[in-house]
Amino acid sequence: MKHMTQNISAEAVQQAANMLKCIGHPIRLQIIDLLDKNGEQNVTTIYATLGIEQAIASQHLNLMRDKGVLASRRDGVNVYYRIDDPRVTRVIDCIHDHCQPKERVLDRSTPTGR
Amino acid sequence: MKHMTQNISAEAVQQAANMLKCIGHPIRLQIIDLLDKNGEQNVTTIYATLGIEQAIASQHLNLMRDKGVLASRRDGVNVYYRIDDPRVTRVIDCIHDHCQPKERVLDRSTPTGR
DNA sequence: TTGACATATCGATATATAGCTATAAATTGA
DNA sequence: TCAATTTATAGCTATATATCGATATGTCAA
Repeated sequence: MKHMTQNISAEAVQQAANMLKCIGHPIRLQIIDLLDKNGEQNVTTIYATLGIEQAIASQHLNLMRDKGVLASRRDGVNVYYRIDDPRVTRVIDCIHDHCQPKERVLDRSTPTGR
Repeated sequence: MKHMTQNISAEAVQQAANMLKCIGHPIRLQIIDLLDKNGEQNVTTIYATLGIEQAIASQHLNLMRDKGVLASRRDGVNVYYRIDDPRVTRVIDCIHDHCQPKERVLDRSTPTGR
């Protein structure tokens, strides 16, 4: 049923968990989605597109850069961010391909007729 | 370069972020990895395999069940947990397939010869 | 019903994270 | 140099999260 069952190393687990945790935030996920779709963007475009405060955007962007998820490039007064971790691109594409919102969400109180 | 650029809904973003955040923890990721490879397991097997405290395992298991990531089934004195969110399976498999640890890790101080 | 085992929960504490406001720093053009 | 624009950071508060030890709960068999 499973192809290969090579045990995941402690280091690999840590790295993967860190990456997942990093993208497991709605604002950061939206930023990544934006960059994945449209390529590198500067901070103003990002915070204006998402409708959030500049400082918030900057903080999340810096966080993701520190974690190695994003990279940045300055062009004059603008700083352009881009996805720098191919694993992130893979996971995002995976989510787009397979991860429609679940029909049955976190509330189990209402029986769905099963 | 991208196949389809359908905008991700606010709800979808929230759900995806919640799921990613939930699996973005080393212990929880290891539990999911174990269940993905070997199918449902009881709590004792899980905490013994990972070498963690019983209470810690139980807490993470309950957390993931509350978030809809895992489901559980009691058989006598044992409680068996299994992955209940197909999106999680997809992401984990994606990580296995594509996400070897990065060669160049979070330290940028040492140039890698590029 | 009691004991043994498996699992869940509680209470306390420590640490991490998110968001806000204000302000600093960098860059460019006038 | 000054003003305007863009981006980053500091200080703060509130909240969430992780872990630990102890204990409670559930289940079964004797």
